[in-house]
Amino acid sequence: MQEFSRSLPMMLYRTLDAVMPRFRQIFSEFGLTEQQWRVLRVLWQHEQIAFRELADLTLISPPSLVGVVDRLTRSGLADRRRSDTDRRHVFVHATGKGAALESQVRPRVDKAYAELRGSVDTKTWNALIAGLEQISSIDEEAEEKTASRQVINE
Amino acid sequence: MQEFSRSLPMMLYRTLDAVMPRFRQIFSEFGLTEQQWRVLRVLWQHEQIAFRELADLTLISPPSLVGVVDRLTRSGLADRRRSDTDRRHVFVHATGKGAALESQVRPRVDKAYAELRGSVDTKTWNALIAGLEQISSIDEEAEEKTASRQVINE
DNA sequence: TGTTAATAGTTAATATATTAACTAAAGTGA
DNA sequence: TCACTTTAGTTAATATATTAACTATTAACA
Repeated sequence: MQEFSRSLPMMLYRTLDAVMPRFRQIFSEFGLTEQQWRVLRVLWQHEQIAFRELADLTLISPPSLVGVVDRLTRSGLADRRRSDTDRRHVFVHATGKGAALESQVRPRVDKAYAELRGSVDTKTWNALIAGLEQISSIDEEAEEKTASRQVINE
Repeated sequence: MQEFSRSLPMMLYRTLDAVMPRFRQIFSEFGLTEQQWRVLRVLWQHEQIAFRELADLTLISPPSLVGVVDRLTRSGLADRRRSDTDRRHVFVHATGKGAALESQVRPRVDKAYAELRGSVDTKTWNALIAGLEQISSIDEEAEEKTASRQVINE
């Protein structure tokens, strides 16, 4: 069983299981889910962003992102805007309330992240990130059409 | 944004997104989901296994595992057995049909895994696995009560 | 031994993930 | 300009994930 237990996918899931609870704990204190946090995290750095680009940056598939944005909208933290030049496009942006959350949540999350980072020696950490980088880009050729998708900005 | 995009959690998710599709493709050819595969993968090596241990080995939480085992049961691939000594315990085991799947699916999955493994140099791969191992065991102290949970075998 | 605390699995409620199908809006070329 | 193809976002159907109850059984102990 050792073999299966130590396979790359299982190690990745195990690592996420070990790392994420501390962050989710913080998110929940602000009534946010992990995905909602990811969306806000991106919105805080873009006046507005194309729906598809938001999906790419948050690693949330479009079908899932629809619901996440819906719930953020209901909570009054984000909103949608239809593009005027191409009505197929949708832009998402944080509301004042959503933007205001940044100063509350980010310090907590950044601190937790720093603690996590500090619990591992730099050499191991860098090797880990480099390895993840390399494997996640293996299929980059196949993904290139996605990457080359036009970036909308109006 | 680079910082967020390259954070450990995002790198872990990105890597899973890059690695899992090839396996899910195979699973789907046999009408299996990723979680169902994980359960079968464990059942193939245990005549029967305690529900909780199955949850630990597959990294599927008990509430989720209930549904996975339900569906495997409906498909005729697995089944439940109540413990006679302690009727709170449940054992899960693969049916003949479920066991027969191993010779069909595993070769395909093992081959795909070997290809994945072969696409990265050994040094990088080992460093990656070691890093994941280290980080996933950071909270091992807190998890120890879980690890020490009694292993049932009747 | 009756009562209370602890366990194992399950159910509930809500949010996501994944794949396929659909709708509206552009883009294309005859 | 009309039929055909693409594209962007959304909906649908089904399977999971996550946290908080709940139920059936045991274990503990006065």
